[in-house]
Amino acid sequence: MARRRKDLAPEDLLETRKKIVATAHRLFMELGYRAVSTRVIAEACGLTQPALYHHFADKQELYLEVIREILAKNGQALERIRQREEPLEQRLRRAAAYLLLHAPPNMNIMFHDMRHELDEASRAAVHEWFRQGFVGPLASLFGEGQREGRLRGLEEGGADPFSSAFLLLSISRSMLSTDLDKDKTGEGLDGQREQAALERAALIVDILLHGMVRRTGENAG
Amino acid sequence: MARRRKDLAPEDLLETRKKIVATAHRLFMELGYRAVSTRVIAEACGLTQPALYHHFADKQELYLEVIREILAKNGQALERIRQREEPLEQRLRRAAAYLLLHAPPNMNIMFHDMRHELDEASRAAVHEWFRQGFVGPLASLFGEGQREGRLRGLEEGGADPFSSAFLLLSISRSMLSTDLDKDKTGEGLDGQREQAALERAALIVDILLHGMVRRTGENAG
DNA sequence: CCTACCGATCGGTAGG
DNA sequence: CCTACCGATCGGTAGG
Repeated sequence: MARRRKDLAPEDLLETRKKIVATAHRLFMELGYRAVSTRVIAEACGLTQPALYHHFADKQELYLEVIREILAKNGQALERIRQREEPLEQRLRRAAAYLLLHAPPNMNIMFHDMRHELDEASRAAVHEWFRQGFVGPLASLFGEGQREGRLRGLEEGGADPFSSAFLLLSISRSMLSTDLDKDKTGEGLDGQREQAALERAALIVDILLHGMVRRTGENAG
Repeated sequence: MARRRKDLAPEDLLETRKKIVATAHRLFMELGYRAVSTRVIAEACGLTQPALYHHFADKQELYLEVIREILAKNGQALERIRQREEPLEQRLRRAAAYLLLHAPPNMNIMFHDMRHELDEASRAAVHEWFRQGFVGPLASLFGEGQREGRLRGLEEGGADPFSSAFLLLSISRSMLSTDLDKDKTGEGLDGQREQAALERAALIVDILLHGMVRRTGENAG
């Protein structure tokens, strides 16, 4: 016979928690911390607002869980790309394509919320997740390129690996446009989105590595 | 004898309005639209909250005035840089330095607020101010470079002038760091800030034009 | 997991 | 330009 609501199994509790996190993820990333009320989150999950406080101590803790999940997932994917046995430029293209498709489209909102809505301890934690988990793999790629002499080092007018990683991140975000938008979630369009992202990524990496200046003579390509 | 409060001169009205706009400018750009209450703005001006509604119909209209002023001022400065009789690269460096020092440090917050807090008509207006007034002069610089054959055109793997302008904008914002922060407003430090911005701008434009790849042979710098 | 409720704060209005 | 006030909404708690 069906379980009464009172004695929920632990799996159901976990299911509810996952649903809350997924819903909060979607809303926080689209609208920002302040613009998303706990009531809206709860109702989108089929719950009343006080029920959220059974799973999370407060709104900030739910937000932190969302951020942690995003940064961990992105960081792991970028680390897998870094470890591929492919030329540096190809891995950079894959990383850029991944960022176009899967990174939070409005990462600056995330930073803004971190700065103004989190207490000092949480802010420090997120900063560490971001720097190590997320930017780390990208910075390693650029560091590798510099050590192998492919990329300009600091003494040759280049940027340090972390700044380079930020640069790739910013450029990718600035090159996001509607044709890569997640909302166009038609089944067969996923392949098209990925194809478009790969082409965009190739352009981004080409400009980042070789610049906008027109090449004359042997360097043209 | 002193004027009674009841019959304020038009100049005083204008002064108060200017003060409101300047205060709102500072707060909106730092904290975003929603996070700044009309009460906080009013009290920072030495007024009560309902007094704001004598100068602006509602909060959104005040926000629009702030945005309009920022984009117009930035756009005019960039247009003056574009018209200078200097090599393209030098003008790009000046533009990047200007963006580092004077552009809204959190332009993505501005975009986010536009998207989610303004009605359709206002959003369209701001979009036009941004595209024509602000990005226009930058795009013209890149268009000039492409016409003169200095920069890669679309058919050579380059980006169109507007995308190029966005790129310069994003890179400049991603290269903002604390040593260029406006809050360090010590008198004699203004020169240092400008010097630091010019150096940063040179690095930005160098990477944007020539890329991160290490040059071997005659192209080395 | 719910109902019922708290104090605080929001943007905006009435009326002078 | 002020005092006084409105309805709506916020994050969070009490108690079951």
